[in-house]
Amino acid sequence: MEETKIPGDDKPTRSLNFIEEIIEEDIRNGINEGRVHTRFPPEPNGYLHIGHAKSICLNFGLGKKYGGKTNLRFDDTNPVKEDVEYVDSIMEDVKWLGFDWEDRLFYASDYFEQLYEYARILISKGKAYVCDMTADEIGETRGTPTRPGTESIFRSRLVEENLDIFARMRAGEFPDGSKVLRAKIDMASPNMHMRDPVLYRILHTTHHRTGDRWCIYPMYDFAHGQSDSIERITHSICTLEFEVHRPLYDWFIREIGIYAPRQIEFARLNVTYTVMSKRKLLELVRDGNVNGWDDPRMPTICGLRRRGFTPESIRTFADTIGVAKRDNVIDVSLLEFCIREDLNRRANRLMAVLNPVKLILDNYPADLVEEMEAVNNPEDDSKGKRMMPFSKTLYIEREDFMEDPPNKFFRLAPGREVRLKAAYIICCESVVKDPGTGEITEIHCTYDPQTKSGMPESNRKVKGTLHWVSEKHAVSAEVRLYDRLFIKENPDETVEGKTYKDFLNPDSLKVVTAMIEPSVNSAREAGKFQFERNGYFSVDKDSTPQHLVFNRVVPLKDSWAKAEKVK
RNA sequence: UGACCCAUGGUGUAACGGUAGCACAAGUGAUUUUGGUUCACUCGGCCCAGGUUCGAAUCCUGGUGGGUCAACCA
Repeated sequence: MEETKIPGDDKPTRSLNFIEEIIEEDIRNGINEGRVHTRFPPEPNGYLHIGHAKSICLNFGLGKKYGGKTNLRFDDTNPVKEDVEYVDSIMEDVKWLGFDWEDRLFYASDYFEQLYEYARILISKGKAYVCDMTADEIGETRGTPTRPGTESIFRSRLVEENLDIFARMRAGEFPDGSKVLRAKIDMASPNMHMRDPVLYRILHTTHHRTGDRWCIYPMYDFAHGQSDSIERITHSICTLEFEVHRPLYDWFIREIGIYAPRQIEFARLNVTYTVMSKRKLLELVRDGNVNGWDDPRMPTICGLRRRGFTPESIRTFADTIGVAKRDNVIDVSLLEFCIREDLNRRANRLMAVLNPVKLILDNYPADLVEEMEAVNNPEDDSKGKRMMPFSKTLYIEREDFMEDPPNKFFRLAPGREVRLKAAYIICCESVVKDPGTGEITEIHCTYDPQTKSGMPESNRKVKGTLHWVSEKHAVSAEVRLYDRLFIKENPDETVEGKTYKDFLNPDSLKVVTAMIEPSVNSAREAGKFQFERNGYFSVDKDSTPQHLVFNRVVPLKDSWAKAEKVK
């Protein structure tokens, strides 16, 4: 069949975001000979989270889109906070997300020698000086946003003396905090970052890569732009809070006289009910509020991975949220939509009863076992079918039965007919209760032998379809139900002296023992499933053949809850 | 009471001086051996006031609101 072409309809439908517009304009203007080179520059002081995923997708995406390159660079200029553990996890997470920096793995610490030379250039030009003031004194003399600062008495130090002291700082002659190298710019600038910012501080700390070779370390502002320049990055994309740093970024490049990349800022990602601060996430891990960085409740890449998110779904999410300069809070339901959409296509269905109650078919032969055929994925025929053992005694979901059902309830109730998915239509005859607690212990039904799935009679309309497992064939498994919300609302630490931890959801994790159809044993490697009518689940890394463990990735869209709300 | 940035449905994001569109969310209906999926439909928006223009979400001015900046963190 041939599709009719609508004139003008073949133009790219996706419009450009503002960064792409800048890049395309640069290309049109012949800047950098049309070259596009980006970088993802994390500091290895924590694990990557969903917010970084936006930046990763953006930077690598742009590199790919414009036939350019993207570097991975560790911004490791503060040995106090950084560690190889984080370096390793970051590389793993970027790879898992599906991006490849090829042979372009760099570290700001690779450039320490070059950066030191750049600093000497500034000193020689009279644009930098060694200052002996304490951190407090520097802070006090910096002024405030509305009041100019005052110049350091060391500002007039001679070039030769500066060069000499700077060399001795490097040689380790001075203790931590005793001296810093500062740029000589303008203590009255309305931009605080231009008020003689610190370039180098003394830190007698072992660096995770350079060891004890250095005891002076460059500050972010002095390292980042120059690192971009060394790598000949064309577009240095960062988040909005660095906007006020841009004049300084450009100042260093200009004064040193080196290749000039262009810094572009975008709004960082925020997600409702989600903590997105490295510092706070670190606290949660350190204080034991979660079981590590990869706890499935964490918004870290490894947490999402362990929970069962796919890299595709995260990339789709990043594409969908777009890029702009206004502050934003993305509704977590969009993330959930992306993973549901992906998993609906790829996850095989499985009968799993999370809260079992016994159902006995009074008219079914006691020793008979039938094999029922069930499709693995109604969205994808190629996923094939499987057989499920069916017998007299079954488990169904306790919530699928009500003695005294409300109007909109169309599952099992006394005297009502319901379909057992892929099996028979049954009718509820009676219930047995525990005389003590009054809890229902057995539901007795009769089945209609003419309604086995596939028979003509099975086409009969019944209101509800239940999932089930055979009592003697079912496999038990530990199922971890992670709630939709880990944080009850967006935490605001300024409220009534509360900390964000007061907003942690105490019910964020529930553990139950579920009964699952036996085919789970052979299909476990598949990794991800939809538990019929409950949600998408992934096999946890704690899982063993003897002890199955599942995480709930995300619940199914719950229309039953909506129906309940209406009434 | 400084500098810089931002302002489009509930949430995001388009429109580049010429019909305000898309996605999520929400609602209605149809299909369905998952109250899932799918399909159709509905709801709902240009911060305010001036100005330029035949015509402004778009350009200009002024308000208003929000954000960022005062680590020897990044």
